[in-house]
Amino acid sequence: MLPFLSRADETMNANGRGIAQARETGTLGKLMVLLDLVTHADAPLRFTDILSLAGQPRGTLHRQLTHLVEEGLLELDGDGRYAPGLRLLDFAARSWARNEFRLIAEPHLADLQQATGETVHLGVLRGQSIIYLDKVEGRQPVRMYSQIGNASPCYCTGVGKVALSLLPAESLVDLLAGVNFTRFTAATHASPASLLAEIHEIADQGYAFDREEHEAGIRCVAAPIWSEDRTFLGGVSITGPAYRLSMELLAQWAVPVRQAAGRIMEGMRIRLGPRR
Amino acid sequence: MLPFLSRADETMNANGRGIAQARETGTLGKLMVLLDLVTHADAPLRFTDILSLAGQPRGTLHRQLTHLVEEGLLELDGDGRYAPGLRLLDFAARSWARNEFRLIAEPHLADLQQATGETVHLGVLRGQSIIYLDKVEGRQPVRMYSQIGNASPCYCTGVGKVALSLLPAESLVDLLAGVNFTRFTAATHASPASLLAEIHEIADQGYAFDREEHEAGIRCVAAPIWSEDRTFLGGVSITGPAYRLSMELLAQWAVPVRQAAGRIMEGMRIRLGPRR
DNA sequence: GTGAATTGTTCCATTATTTGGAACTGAATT
DNA sequence: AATTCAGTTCCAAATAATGGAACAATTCAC
Repeated sequence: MLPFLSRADETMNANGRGIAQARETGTLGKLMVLLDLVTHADAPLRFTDILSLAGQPRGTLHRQLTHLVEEGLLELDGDGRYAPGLRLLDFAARSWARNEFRLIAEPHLADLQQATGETVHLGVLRGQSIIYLDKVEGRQPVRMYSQIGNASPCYCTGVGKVALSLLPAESLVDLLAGVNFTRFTAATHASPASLLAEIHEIADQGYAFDREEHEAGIRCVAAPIWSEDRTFLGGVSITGPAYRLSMELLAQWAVPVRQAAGRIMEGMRIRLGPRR
Repeated sequence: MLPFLSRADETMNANGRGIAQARETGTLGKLMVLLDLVTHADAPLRFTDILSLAGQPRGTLHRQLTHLVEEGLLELDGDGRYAPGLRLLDFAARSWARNEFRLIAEPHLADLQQATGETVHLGVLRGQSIIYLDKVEGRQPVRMYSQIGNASPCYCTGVGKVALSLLPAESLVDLLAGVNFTRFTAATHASPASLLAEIHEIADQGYAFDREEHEAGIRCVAAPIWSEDRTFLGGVSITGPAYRLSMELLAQWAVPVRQAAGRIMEGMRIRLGPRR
């Protein structure tokens, strides 16, 4: 297994809940915070652990957890440890299998993988995170869920940066205001200032690199996919180890990546155009 | 792609929501019903579609859907169509990656796949459904989420039947009372009566076959995994096309399948035993 | 292009659910 | 046996959800 596939999730915790638009009020909102807590934990949590993390009164928390367990969103084992519920898998399997964007992109991702021999990703922006919707790899059978579904920061990934480059100025400012700039490697942007400079450049050239910014030794080149009104829909990227992907090679691959993105856009227009 | 991998999900709809313990009351319960409706639909639903399916007052439904969208559990596109939200993928990726049972079973599933050359599954019982937690396949790269996370009926799958065979009599009766016996093939049990007879046999011999009961042309042999007190934890199975897997071969494979199940039980005892 | 029908959204007094402090049980520790 | 800690239950008060009706915005028919 290549090193970048076994990427540990600890880095993910820095995200907090960067996916939802943050609505921690209302019955559902509060329950989702709990679900986030448990799913983001490195190990199953005891009642008391959650109590200290959630800062809710004991009685309240207990009932909330009971409800989540009753719905299959959490599971409570015999030792009183709460883990994510498997019903989530069923939901996810369905949302993935029927996702129109992914279905349209799929053949083009496969073509791009064939052309370059490296790993290809499809990602979308949700909140401040990039969620990988699909991944096409060459050699080894993919350990599913290994990357798909994972949320990564937008400020240090290729897909993330092309996403930001298409955002209207004010949305960009709003989004970055909520980002916690964790320094994953020496190359990670440490502040909005340096990031913004690169974003403008990316907006001009139409593609972005990840120069080992999220993980040492891993590079990528990404291109955006947008709708008629230039709204960002998602991004395609080619990812691989730095020893194999020189910056020169990556720069050459900007062309096929953008072509693949273009074909996906074409597919979206054919499929969705008439209805809009 | 082998035919049984592209199994369409229409059959799944017969399940209804067979996963949760049915708690359609309470704020969360009502919202989960909606989430189920949308995720089980064959295509994205409009507001009015959901209105007729959910049988809620317009105002109420509208607010509920708004909340689900705000939390990222549903997505509303420009055409007013509701689709499952991608935040579910993030939740699922985490619950899968850290699932202890799956992590313990993984190497033994791989061994079994190597030994037989056929597809190996790991499934657990949730409500009246079997949820596939893992899948190890030989040749082609697995299209992830293709089977993993999918819920299948318990009365016509190998893993499902070994699950039932370990249930205490009354639990079994309760569970079957809620099952809607859909006839998928000519071999599918059409009533609890014939199923119960086979269940007793399975309890005695310690393994179960699926004789093309869920899908024509697909057979499997499965063995149960249980904890110290003989509680069913999950099942391992070898699945493949009937033309390659004669019933004789399948009967021989009952041995390695049970061995794999045994090794997983051993792993569970080592990992979890001390803590209990 | 106008009017009618359908679809989607907002409002607010009523109703139902959640809240959270406190009291309670049970197990582990000293 | 006494004490602490983890987990559960209870119920008046606070909060959020409900749903009917009025209001917009589309779509459709003519």
